[in-house]
Amino acid sequence: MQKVRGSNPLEPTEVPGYGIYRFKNLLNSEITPIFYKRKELMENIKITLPDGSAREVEKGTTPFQVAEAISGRLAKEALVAKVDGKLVDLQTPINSDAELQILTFKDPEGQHTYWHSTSHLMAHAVQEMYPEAKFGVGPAIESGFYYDIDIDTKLSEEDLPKIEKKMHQIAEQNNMFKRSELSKKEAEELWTKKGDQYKLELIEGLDDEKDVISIYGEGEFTDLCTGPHVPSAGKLKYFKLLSVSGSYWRGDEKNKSMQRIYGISFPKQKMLEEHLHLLEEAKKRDHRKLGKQLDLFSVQEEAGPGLIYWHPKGARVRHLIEAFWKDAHYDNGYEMLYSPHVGKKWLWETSGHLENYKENMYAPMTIDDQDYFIKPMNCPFHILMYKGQLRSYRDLPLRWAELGTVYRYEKSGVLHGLLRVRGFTQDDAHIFCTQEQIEDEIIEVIRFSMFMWKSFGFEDIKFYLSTKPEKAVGEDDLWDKAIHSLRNALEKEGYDYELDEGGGAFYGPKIDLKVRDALNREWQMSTIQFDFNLPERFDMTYIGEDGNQHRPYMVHRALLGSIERFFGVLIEHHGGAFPTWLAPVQVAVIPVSQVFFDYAKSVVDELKKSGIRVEFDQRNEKIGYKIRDWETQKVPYMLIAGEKEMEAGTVSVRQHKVGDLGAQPLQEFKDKVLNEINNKVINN
RNA sequence: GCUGACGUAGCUCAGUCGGUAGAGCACAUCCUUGGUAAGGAUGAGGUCGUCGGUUCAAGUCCGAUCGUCAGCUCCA
Repeated sequence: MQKVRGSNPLEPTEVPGYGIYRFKNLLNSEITPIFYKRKELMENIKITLPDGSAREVEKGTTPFQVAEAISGRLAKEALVAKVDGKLVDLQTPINSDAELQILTFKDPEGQHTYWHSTSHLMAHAVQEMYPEAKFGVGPAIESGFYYDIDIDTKLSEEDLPKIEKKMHQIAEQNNMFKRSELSKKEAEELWTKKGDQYKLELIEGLDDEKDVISIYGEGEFTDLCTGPHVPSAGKLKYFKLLSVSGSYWRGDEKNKSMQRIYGISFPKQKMLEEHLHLLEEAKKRDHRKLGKQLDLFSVQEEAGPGLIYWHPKGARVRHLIEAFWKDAHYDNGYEMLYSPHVGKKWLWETSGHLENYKENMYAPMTIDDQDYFIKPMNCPFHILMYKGQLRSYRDLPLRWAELGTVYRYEKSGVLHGLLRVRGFTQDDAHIFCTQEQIEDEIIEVIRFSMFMWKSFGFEDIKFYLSTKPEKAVGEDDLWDKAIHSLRNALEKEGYDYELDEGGGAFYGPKIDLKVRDALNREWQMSTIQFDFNLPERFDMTYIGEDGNQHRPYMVHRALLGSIERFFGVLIEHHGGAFPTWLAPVQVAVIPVSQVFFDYAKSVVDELKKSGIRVEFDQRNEKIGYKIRDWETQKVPYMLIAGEKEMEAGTVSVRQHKVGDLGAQPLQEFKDKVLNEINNKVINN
C-alpha cells in the first residue's frame, strides 16, 4: 500500500523499503531509468513517451513522478495522464509496460479534467451551503462545466459569487481527490444513506459485471464518478460561475426540474480574464444587438413572436444575397420555381404532414368549406409540379429551386433572434434523379454549398452525416445506397465529418452543415436529405430506358438553410461590418463644410452612376461627429471632400476600422471599390 | 412547452422604505461652417408591456397574461 507523505499530494510517493533516487545521468541512455531502487528489490517496467522515447521506471511509479523527472514545469502543470490511451489520475501507479502521456491544460482531455474537477468543487461548495442538496450530473462541456442540483432554494445570479467564495475556501484546503472503488451494493448503501435518489438511479443503471463503481472524495465531499481528476483541489484556482438555469433530470421534461449552474475555470488568472473578455466581445457581435444598432431587422412584439421584419438596410443585404443565389443557381443547372403559400388539407394528408408534423403547423383556415394550411415546407408543391406530366429518364436530373417562405410553429421558448423563427424563407431545392445519378448530384450539392459559404466569407464549417434511425420508412437497400453516396461524396471532396448514427430523419439519411454563432452555439445551416417517403406517398415515377415505370430518388437540399438564419450568422461572422459588396451603404461622402457641398455632390453623383451605394451626409455637424457616426454604422468607406480635394479633384479616403488612407483621385478610388464589389472581396 | 430572470422615452439605462417619472444618446429648432470617433443652447418626447388585485396612495407589493433573455426539451 502506498503512503502519501506530507501535505502536498504532488510529492513523490514513498514506498516503504524502497529508496527512491533520482538517476543523475538521465539524458544519455536510450532507455532512461527515472527512478531506481536497491538492486535486489528492483522490478522495472518500460514506459514510452509521446515523442517515441522509452524510459525504464520502477514498477508502481506514478505518472506524476514521471512528469517530475522529465521536467519540474511539466510536473507543475500536469493535470491528468493517459496510460495506454486510457485517462487516469496522476497518482495511479503504473504496473506494467505502457505508453504514457502527461496531459496539461493545453490538451483537451486535460482541460476537461480540470473543468470536471471544478464542477466537483462547486458541488462541494453547494453541499456545504445547502446541506439538503441532491446532485444529478456534473460534466465538463465544450467550454467549462455544469452541475445539476436539486434544492428547494431558488438560486439566482446573486448567489453565484457566494458559491464562488465558498469554492475558494474549500480549494484553499487543498484536499486530494481520492479515488476508491466500491461494489454496487456498497455504493447503493452509501447513497441511500445520503438519500440521493439521482445517484442511486445512476448506480442502478450500471452493469454490475462490467462496470467498476468508483467514487471520488475531496475533503468532506464524495461523489459517484468515473474520474479522473486533478490531484488536488488546490490546483483549481481561477474560476467563474456564469449562469444558473433550469434543466431536467436525464433531460426528460417529464422528470423533476433541477437547477443547473454553469461555470468555467482556468489554471491561470490571465486565461480566465481573456476568456471572460472574449465572452464580452462575443456579446457585442450578437446579431440581435447588431440588428438593432444597424437598423437591419426587428421582431414586432405586438404582431407575433418569431416573425421577422426586414428594415431597408437588412432588406438591401437580403436582396443582394438572393440575387447572387439565383444567378448561381441558374449557372449550376437549376431552374427556379414559385409555389403558393397555402394548400388544401388533401395535400398535407397525402404528404403525411398532418399525420406526423401537425403540431408544428399553423392552424388551418376554412375557405369555401375546405381546410387550407399554411405551408411548413415546399416539397409537396414541387412534387405536384413534377407529377404534372409524364417524366422520362431523359429529363433527369431535375433540379428545382425556390426561395420558399414557410411557417412552422416553434415552441415559444426556442425562438432566438433570426436563428430560430416561426416564419422563414428556405433556399430550398429538390433534386429528382435516378440511382446512377445520385452520387454525382450529391457531390455537386456539396461543392455548390461550399462555394456559397466561401463567397460569403465562411471557412469554418462542420459536416455531419446522419444514418438510419430505428423508426424509418424505405427499404434497407435504398438506405444503404443513399448513405454510401453521401459518405463517398464527402470523402471524395476531402471533408471530415462526424457520424451521427441513427440521427437521420425517418424518411432518409442526410448531411448537415453546421456553423457556430458568436456565442459559440452551433446552428444547422445547409442540409442535404434523401427522401424515401414523399416519392412513395405521391407515387412519383419516371419512365426508364427499359420502358418501365421507376421511382425517382428525391433529395431536399438547402445551401444556406434559411435566409433568416443565414443573415443572422452572416451579421455575427462579420461583426456587422459587411464586405463591401454586401454593405447596405458602401460609401459615405462627407463635405468638410457647406462651402464644398457642390463638389461633394459631384463625387456622390459620379459614384452613383457606377451603381455604388453612396450616402451624401449634408447634416449640419462637424466632420468628427459624422465620421464617428458612419464608423459606428460600419460603412466600409468614407470620403472627405474639402478645399484640398476640390482643388486637386481628389477625395480623402477613410476605411472602416483602418482609418485615414489619404487623398487619391476619385477615379482611382472608384476603380478600387468597383473591383472589391465585382470580385466580392472579403476584407475582414 | 418547462425552470429562472427581466420588461420604465426611438435606443442604453437609473428610479432608495409604496407618496404620482429621470439621465445620456437619438430627434426638432436656433447658434456655430468645421479637416478624420461626440461644438453649444433651447425644446418636444412616457397611461412605467397588458389586465386584475391589495392600499388613502402602485413604476415599486401580489396574481394572471403577453413578450424578451439564459438554459432545458424539441427541431421533417
